Amino acid sequence: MIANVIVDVASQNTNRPFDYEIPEKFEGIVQPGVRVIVPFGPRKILGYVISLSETSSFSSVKKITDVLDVIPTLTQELLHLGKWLSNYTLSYYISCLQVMLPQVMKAKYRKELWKLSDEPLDSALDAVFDGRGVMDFEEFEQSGISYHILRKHMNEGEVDVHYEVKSRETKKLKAVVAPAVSPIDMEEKLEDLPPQAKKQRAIVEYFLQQPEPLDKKRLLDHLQTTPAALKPLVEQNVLKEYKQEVFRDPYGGREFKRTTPFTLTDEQETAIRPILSTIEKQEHDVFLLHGVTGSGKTEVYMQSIQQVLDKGEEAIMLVPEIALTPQMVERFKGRFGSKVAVLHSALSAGEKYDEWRKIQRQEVQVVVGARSAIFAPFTNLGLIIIDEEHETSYKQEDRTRYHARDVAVQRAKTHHCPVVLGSATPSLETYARAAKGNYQLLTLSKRMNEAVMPEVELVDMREELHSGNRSMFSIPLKEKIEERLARKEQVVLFLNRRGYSTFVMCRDCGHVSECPHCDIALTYHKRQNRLKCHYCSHEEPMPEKCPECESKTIRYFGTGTQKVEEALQELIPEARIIRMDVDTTRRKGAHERLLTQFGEGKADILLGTQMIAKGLDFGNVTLVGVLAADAMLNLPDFRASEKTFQLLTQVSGRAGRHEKSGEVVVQTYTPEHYSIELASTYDYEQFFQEEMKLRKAFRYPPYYYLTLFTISHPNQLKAEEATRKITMFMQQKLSGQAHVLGPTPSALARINNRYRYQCMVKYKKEPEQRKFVERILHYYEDEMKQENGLQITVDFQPYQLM
DNA sequence: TTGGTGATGCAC
DNA sequence: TGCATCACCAAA
Repeated sequence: MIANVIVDVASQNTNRPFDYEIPEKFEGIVQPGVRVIVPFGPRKILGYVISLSETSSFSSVKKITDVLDVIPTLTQELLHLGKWLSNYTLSYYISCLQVMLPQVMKAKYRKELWKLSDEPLDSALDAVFDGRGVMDFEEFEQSGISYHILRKHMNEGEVDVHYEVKSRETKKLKAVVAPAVSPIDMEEKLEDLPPQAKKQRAIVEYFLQQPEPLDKKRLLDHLQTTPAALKPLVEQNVLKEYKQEVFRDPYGGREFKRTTPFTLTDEQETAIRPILSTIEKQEHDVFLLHGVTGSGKTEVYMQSIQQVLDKGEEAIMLVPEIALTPQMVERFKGRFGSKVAVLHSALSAGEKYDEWRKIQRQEVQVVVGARSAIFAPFTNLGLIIIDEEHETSYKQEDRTRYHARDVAVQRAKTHHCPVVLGSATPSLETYARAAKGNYQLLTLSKRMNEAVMPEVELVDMREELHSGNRSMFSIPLKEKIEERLARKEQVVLFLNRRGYSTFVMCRDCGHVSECPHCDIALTYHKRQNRLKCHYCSHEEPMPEKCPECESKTIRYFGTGTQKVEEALQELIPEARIIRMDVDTTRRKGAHERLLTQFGEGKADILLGTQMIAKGLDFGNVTLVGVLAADAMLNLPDFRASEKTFQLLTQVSGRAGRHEKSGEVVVQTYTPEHYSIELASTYDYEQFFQEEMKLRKAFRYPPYYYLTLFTISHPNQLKAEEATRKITMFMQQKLSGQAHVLGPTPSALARINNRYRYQCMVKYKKEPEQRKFVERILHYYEDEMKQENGLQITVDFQPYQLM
């Protein structure tokens, strides 16, 4: 039998299966999806068996060296999905297979030098061996001994270079103690024990009562003793001690309050019915659950999942990374108990691996996780849910540039099951599809418990400035914060850190310099003191005064959380503030700890970035402040308005979720901007209409699809030249309907001393496009291999345009 | 991607 | 001529 193997070498020439003979001892074990170690050239590497065949067209096949799995790591479905993913993202098959698995399952390679004879070698070499038989090859390289000497010894058969493939997987073990002899022998032993050996007696007595193996630590704790008492018993073979694998449980030792399904409101009932019937009929369909914040989307998800579980099938629920708050986990663990696995980036590599294996062993039926959880190795998927569907974290922005939504639909098609996309502020793409009838639209327009959306007050910061307030806190916001402090209520203050010092605005009239061709804020380039558009090649000098009102207060913008915290403390000295940003939450568990503190009322104000915009549910929060609503609005991104609207809506949803009603203060320099104005009245529909007009006029999604080439090279001219060629090639090959823009310097014009240029394709339908892109990549293959050569990345449907 | 191979160039 | 470095190519 022959195994067709995808090897762990990401390159153009190896992006196809290699044939290996299956040695007799591995017959029946080697099957599609199993990881194997195979000889490849002079070394040994990891590979994935994708299929078996009777014969090979290749004349001299080598044998599989070793097999790493008993159960296949990848299911047949995931192998196919990987193939699809590699076509869809134009990346190597091996990269796609790796992206579906936990990090620890990637191989670790070691190159070693082995000494084979006892004879003395070259004295310098012997000195490095220092009496050992094996050393890391790196040690040899660092010793500076010439390869000549090595070669000579190798020819003599005295040393050899050895390649090791190691799995990074580590299994956590715990010590277990169990009786090694029969109860009768134990009783005998008990009598033999000297009377002063009280602790030993206690241990033996314990096992006489209950002979089951027991965790060593628990045994010692239970009997209030130490390993010293256990040791003689093990040595005399009365008891035995051995290691047993335990699954790391990130939520171990925690009690989750069981919850039962709520009675659905009429609206929820109407929304869930089509989902349930699709699950029942085993059909594929995509639903958009459009529900205002606090409308009980989660309950609809959970009851849909329940239906899937009742049928004996499994469900995946994706949530954005930052929304995977303990509160969310609690709700799922509370409802589904041990049927749930949780996968997100805050888990350690080992924890992720163990959660993943729970899925693989079919020990759980529900996965709640971030983007990559979409690859959960379930075999009977009955439902996929993507919560906060509009979140950009569902798009992977490196190597295998996939969108979890697309993968979800792909998997759901194979499993004949529905996909539910949920959001209070759906992405325009999704809402447009729902409006066209491609997706089924389900709406929840009312908050639960008859709560109303909090009142939003827009504060015009230009007026604040005119009245002499130069601080970042408006008078109304300051007053309202003080009011809450007096009432012992809590405040959430939100600051966008994105958009730091990049856009230019007039502090007097709010005028923002925009590109005349793109309706996008210009980016300020400090070095040349010029404004540039990041989509087309437009640029202009940084204005001395506002072109609109001639004021001289025009300048670039940006503020960090730390500065805000200091200013706030100065403004309201008695306030107890918790700051949450990348700096304060870097440490493991810090995120959760800070939130718990806030929840327990140990602080009055929670100040933070994006990460506090989602999922928080604290009843005592009655005021939410947005410090700079414009910050995001002026990013060089055609989705800037959409993101602003989404963010303001999400943040507003944090206030007044329970009995106490909430209030929101939004500070802005452009209160008249449609995305800010419409967010303040929670008018999604109107916002959608407005934004769609612009998208249409400027040929952006959902009217057009985008393909973004980013080309970089240490030499600016080279980068630009290659981009120009690519642009021209695409222009030539694509139909007249496509718009090919470029070459344009990237918004991040230089990273790591590489100059970056872009080419953007806007198109409606170009079925041949991938072929042309492949030709480009093939054409530049050689130049891309060089270390300091060209680098070309292609992103189909990019989210990150920088 | 890695490592062996043959070509090339430099110092003696 | 000997040795180091480099570009190239194959990997089952």
